[in-house]
Amino acid sequence: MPKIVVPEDRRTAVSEAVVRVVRRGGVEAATLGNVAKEAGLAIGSIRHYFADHEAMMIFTMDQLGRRIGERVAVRADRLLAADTDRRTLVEDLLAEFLPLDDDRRDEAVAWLAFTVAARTRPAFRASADAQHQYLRDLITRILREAVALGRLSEELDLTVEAVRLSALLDGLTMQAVLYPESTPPELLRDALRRSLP
Amino acid sequence: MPKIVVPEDRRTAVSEAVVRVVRRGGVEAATLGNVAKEAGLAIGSIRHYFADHEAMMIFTMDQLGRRIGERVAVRADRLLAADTDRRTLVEDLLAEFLPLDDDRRDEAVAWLAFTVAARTRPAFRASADAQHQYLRDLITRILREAVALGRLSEELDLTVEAVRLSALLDGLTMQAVLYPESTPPELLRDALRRSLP
DNA sequence: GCCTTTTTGGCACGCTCATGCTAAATCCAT
DNA sequence: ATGGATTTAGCATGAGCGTGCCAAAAAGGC
Repeated sequence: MPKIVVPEDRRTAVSEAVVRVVRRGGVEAATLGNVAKEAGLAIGSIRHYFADHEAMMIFTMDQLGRRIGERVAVRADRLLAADTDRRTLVEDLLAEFLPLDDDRRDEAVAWLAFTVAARTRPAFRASADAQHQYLRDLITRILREAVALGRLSEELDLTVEAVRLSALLDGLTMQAVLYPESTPPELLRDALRRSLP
Repeated sequence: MPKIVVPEDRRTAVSEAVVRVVRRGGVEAATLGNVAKEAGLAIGSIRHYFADHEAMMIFTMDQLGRRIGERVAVRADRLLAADTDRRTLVEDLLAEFLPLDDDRRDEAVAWLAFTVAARTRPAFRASADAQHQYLRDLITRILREAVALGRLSEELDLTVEAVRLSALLDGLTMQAVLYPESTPPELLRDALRRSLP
């Protein structure tokens, strides 16, 4: 019997290299050559694990979205079983989407590049749309719960409110990514706190 | 004497073609060939008016920023000489940044593509930074004036407030550009209105 | 130590792009 | 009409990309 390897691990390693390259030079820099160099592999190796350049990019985007989603899911679970101050938890939950540390900033940079590219690249649309829908739904669910608990006025238009908050998160992320010097993490957090209903 | 032509007009026409191409296919689609086809010109003609592909792109971005700035300036003047309801004017002013109609949506699509590209393309940075600074400064100025008029609490942290509002505008624009089906103009306007201090 | 599979490396092709250079076409005041 | 600059068009070049194809290399259970 031959070598026994988990291809998924390899693919993951490659996709992490893709993220680093995209972070540094944008999606158009994620050529097979650049990614191979970044991953310390040969082009041939990457091609062995991905049918296509496009497949590599899609896999990377999916995994990026999944990683972000999982991190938020942890907080969301804690929110459901909330015995402590609920407002802080909501803030923490939404803050999880913000690039408050270097790791999340790197993710956000890549994610922004991918989602913007998704506008004109059909292959990226599914991931982008799913992530966007997930965020809006999550916010809506939290708000609805808050209304049910009498913490929020019933007059509030939840649709508008969800758009408002998700747009705020997107905008803060965008500014943190594009103009990090004038948008330090504390400012992000303050702006978020000031915007909660 | 030979032909007398205003080169600026030609350059402007070309840059409008660039915007249309970018809107349709992203910055990477703005090749000389595509732009020439879109403008109804030959590649040679474009190259006669721009030293470089990069020069063409920079000119386009600058002009795009200028066009947006001018449109806002008109509203800003009206705000300074405000005899009518000031709150509506502020809302209108900020709404001018939102892609509420097709023209502005097209501009916003191209602008988003350019600013994101600016993160990794030094040549685009100047324009992107200038526009971003302009927006934050404008919002800060308006808020400061509102405080002076006693319409806003002096306790308000104007820095946070300006970041919050500019991020909201960016986020709303981004969602309108990337997910237009789930972000109609009325929703944009409602979200903005709900967020004014 | 061998054998089959996995993994890696390399070559060649076709495509697209920006660009340098040159020649043709266009145009208008004279 | 025509001259001389503007404007357009075309060709050649070189770089970078993804990909098809094939062969070398490694790797571990038998």
